[in-house]
Amino acid sequence: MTDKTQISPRADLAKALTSVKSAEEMERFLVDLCTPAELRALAERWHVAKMLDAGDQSYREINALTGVSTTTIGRVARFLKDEPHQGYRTVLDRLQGN
Amino acid sequence: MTDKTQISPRADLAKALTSVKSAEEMERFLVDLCTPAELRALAERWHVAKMLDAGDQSYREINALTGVSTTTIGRVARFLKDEPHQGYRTVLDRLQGN
DNA sequence: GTTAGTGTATTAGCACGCTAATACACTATG
DNA sequence: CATAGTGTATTAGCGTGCTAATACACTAAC
Repeated sequence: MTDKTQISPRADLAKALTSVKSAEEMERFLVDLCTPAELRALAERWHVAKMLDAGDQSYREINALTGVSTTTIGRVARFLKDEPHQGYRTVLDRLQGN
Repeated sequence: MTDKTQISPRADLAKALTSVKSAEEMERFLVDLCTPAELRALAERWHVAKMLDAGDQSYREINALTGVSTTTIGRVARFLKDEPHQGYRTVLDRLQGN
């Protein structure tokens, strides 16, 4: 019996990311893992998720403030509200002290 | 004086990711934050970083085993070895108990 | 010497995710 | 009623990152 169980590449990445102990270290890991454009896109999506969650602004207002298109805003909204994983939701709740 | 200091979108994302407490939750967050293709690409890069770090295989062998092109392998190698942030390095060291 | 293997660079072409612009159906407002 | 605003959908076009294929310079092995 091997003691190394096979996990998916995705789960393995999640494990690595979870091992990171500080925001500074996380940023350094992200800078190595992602291209500049990718990292910018991911950061923007997170920013949009937070704005949507705050609920103060319409898609067009968020677009005007951030430059992110309503298409992208709509996609983030869908994952925030409708998709089953609720990954955004969990993190938002924790960061807001819910 | 406002008590909300402005941080970069990138650092803010890093903070959110660092708040995640389990690999399962991290995977759920990633599934929401990234498109399927993006998540696959990131996971592959991490996998390649680990293989490069193990040092047992050449770029062409890694390519043959993973399907990742030598161009991408080269880029991961550069960030692992030469780029200043050393984000990959830090996480690899921690996961290997170094 | 030749050959094989290596890391690295380049190219063409594809898939992908973005944006701006536009449009639609619906709701709210006056 | 008309208008404004909303979320949502669609399109065209662009930038981006990938792959496969090819090539180069170098090293190692024989």
